[in-house]
Amino acid sequence: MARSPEQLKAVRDRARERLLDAALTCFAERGYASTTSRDIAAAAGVSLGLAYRYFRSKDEMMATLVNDALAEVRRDVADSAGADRDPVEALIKSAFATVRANPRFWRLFHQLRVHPSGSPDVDRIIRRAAQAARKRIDQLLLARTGEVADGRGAALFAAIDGSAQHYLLDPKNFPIDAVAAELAQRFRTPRAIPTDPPGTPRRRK
Amino acid sequence: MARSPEQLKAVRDRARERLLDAALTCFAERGYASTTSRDIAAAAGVSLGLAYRYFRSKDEMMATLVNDALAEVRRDVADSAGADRDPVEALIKSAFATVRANPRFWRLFHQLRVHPSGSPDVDRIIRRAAQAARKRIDQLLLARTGEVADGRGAALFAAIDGSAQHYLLDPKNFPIDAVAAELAQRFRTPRAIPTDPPGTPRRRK
DNA sequence: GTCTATACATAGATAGAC
DNA sequence: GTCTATCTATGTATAGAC
Repeated sequence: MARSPEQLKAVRDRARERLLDAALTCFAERGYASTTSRDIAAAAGVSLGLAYRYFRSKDEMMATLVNDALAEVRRDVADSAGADRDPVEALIKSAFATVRANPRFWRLFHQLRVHPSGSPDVDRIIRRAAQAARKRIDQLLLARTGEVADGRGAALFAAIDGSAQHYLLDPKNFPIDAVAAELAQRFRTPRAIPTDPPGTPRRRK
Repeated sequence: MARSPEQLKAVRDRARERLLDAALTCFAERGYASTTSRDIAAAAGVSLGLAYRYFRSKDEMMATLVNDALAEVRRDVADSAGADRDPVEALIKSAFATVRANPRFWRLFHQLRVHPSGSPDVDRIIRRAAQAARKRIDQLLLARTGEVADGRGAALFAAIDGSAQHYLLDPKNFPIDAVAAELAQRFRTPRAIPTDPPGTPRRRK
């Protein structure tokens, strides 16, 4: 029975999607360099030759996959904007929600930050995304306080990023909700924290 | 002119040391899998054949190198123990000092946590070291407060680790001292932080 | 569209001369 | 101790049959 053009496209896309999905799994688990194109093809359940009909190189698989995943993340972030809770808390919650929703991608993202892939395309995208996140945090803090303490944005970003990474390393055992609460509380308001706990003897600067 | 046994040993060790040093640089920069044994030999200024006279495999280079570096870190940690400042602040300072003193190793360490090398020897060492760090933080908090809030140790560890990683990614631009101060202040004393800033309307749990 | 077979390069590791 | 030359396996990518 002859297939309509739409059906043909659907079949093709299914193989393509499976390849991208398999690539994401392999890259996230073993790393880009340690993943062979045969690994990916096998994980997707297709032949090596077919993989190279859809993508010209391993590198192109990665670039495609990163682009797609990042576009999805941006959609999610846009959707969750405008929450009327405490903005720092909202930021932390939404960051952790994204990580929870797509652990494989974030493992890969993290890997790419530490070891640039060599593809200028991919590497630029990653750098930009990290910069954008950092900038968003600074703006949020600035809007809240009117002034920016030097290390505050950097510390908050690092704390969120570090927590996300520890979660990804061992999702079962990392108390992500409790950590979110801790961070939200400790970073909530600038300058509202007593420098010393009650009872601590004062020391000169 | 004939060399004494001591002199011969010194020459041998020099080549060996250079190889380990070159391996650390390459692994930290490009990652274990992307580094070839030829890269390492070239960086050390010796032939490939000689590299394999000192180490049986690329894997053994890594294991040796990680063991040596970690032993040094442990010595440093032991030396800096017993500081009489605020213990959380002392912890943060000593962690950042270690990272500053040996950025290449910590890059490698971080890489190995995310992507185990496959060598059971190396991987066990890395896991243990991370667990030990986490445990040390929990004990420190416990001694200070008598009770452990669920996410506190995890959050502090993640914040320190995340900051170290951000510093390693871009040492010139990361304000590590300001971040240390921020973290020390925010994590200093449990339960001394007002839940809401002044003027924030109360909300129900 | 999908497969098998294969070309070609590079990597890890060894042999053997000096 | 140090090098060059080489073996062997594996990895990326392509050719061509079905």
